[in-house]
Amino acid sequence: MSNLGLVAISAPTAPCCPPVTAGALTATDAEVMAGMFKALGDPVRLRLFANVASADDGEACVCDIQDVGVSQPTVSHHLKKLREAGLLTSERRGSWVYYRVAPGVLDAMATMLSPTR
Amino acid sequence: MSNLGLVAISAPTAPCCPPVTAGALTATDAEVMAGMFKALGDPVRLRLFANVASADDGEACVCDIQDVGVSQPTVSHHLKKLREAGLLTSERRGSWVYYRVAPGVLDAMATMLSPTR
DNA sequence: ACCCAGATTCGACATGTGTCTATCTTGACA
DNA sequence: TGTCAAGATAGACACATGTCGAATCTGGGT
Repeated sequence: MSNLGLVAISAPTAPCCPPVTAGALTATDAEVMAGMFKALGDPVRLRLFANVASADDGEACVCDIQDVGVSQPTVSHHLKKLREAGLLTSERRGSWVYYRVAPGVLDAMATMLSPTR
Repeated sequence: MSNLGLVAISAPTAPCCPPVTAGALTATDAEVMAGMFKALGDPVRLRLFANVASADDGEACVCDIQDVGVSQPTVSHHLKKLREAGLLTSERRGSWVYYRVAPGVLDAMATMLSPTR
C-alpha cells in the first residue's frame, strides 16, 4: 500500500521477503518465506546447514559434514531439501560434491527478522 | 569445547543460539534453534507472527489478526504452537486475548543468521 | 440467572515428513 | 573393462502435522 517505484532494483539474489515487523504478509510471500524457515526447522538440516555455513572456504564436501547422526541417504535427502528451499547450492568436482550457502540467503533471512528500521 | 565460566550471565532472554556461521552445532542447540525456525516454517503461522510483530502497540488481539485464511480454531492452534516455541506471549484482558512477540526473540534469531564478523 | 461473543480444547482424518534399507549413478583408477 | 567409493534415488513405513466441526471454557451484559 505504500512502496512504489524503487523496489526491483535493490535485491539481486533473493526475490522476496520483507521484515515481519513491516506489516502483514501476502499469502505468496508467506509461502516463500515459510519455506526457508521450514528448511531450517529440522535439527539435522540445521546442523548440516551450520556445517556448510561455517566451513573454511565457504564450502564443504558432503563427506565432511555428514556426521550428524543419521544414515547417508538421510543426509542426502536433507541436503536436497535445503537445495530445493534455495538455501544451499551444490557442485560436483571429481568424486566429491561440494555444498555452499546460496548467496544472499543469510542476509535475506536476517532481514526478515530485523526490527522495522 | 571452548566456553567455560561466563555463560549463565550474558543471555537473559534467549538461552541459546550461536550463529550458524560460528561452527558446528551441538545436538541440543540444534534442537532448540530448529524448534524456533520450525515455528515460523508454516505460512499461516508466519502470517500470524508478522501480524503480531507489526502491530501498532507491539501487541494484537486475536480477533484482529485471525484473517489468514483458515478457521478460527486453526488460528488458535497455530498461536499455541508459537507460544510453545517461545516466540509469542499472550495475556487475557477482559474478553480478548492479546499476543506480543516474546522479548529478545527477533534478536536471537537474527543472531543465529548473522555472518561471522 | 441467563445468554452471547471471544477464544481454547477435543476428536477425527487426510496429508506431509523423517528415517531406513536396497538400489542406482557417477567418476576415478587399476 | 572392471571395480571401488561418493552420493543420489526409490520404495516402504511409522509418526507428526494442518485442518476442520463440535464441544467447552471465560468474561461481560442484560
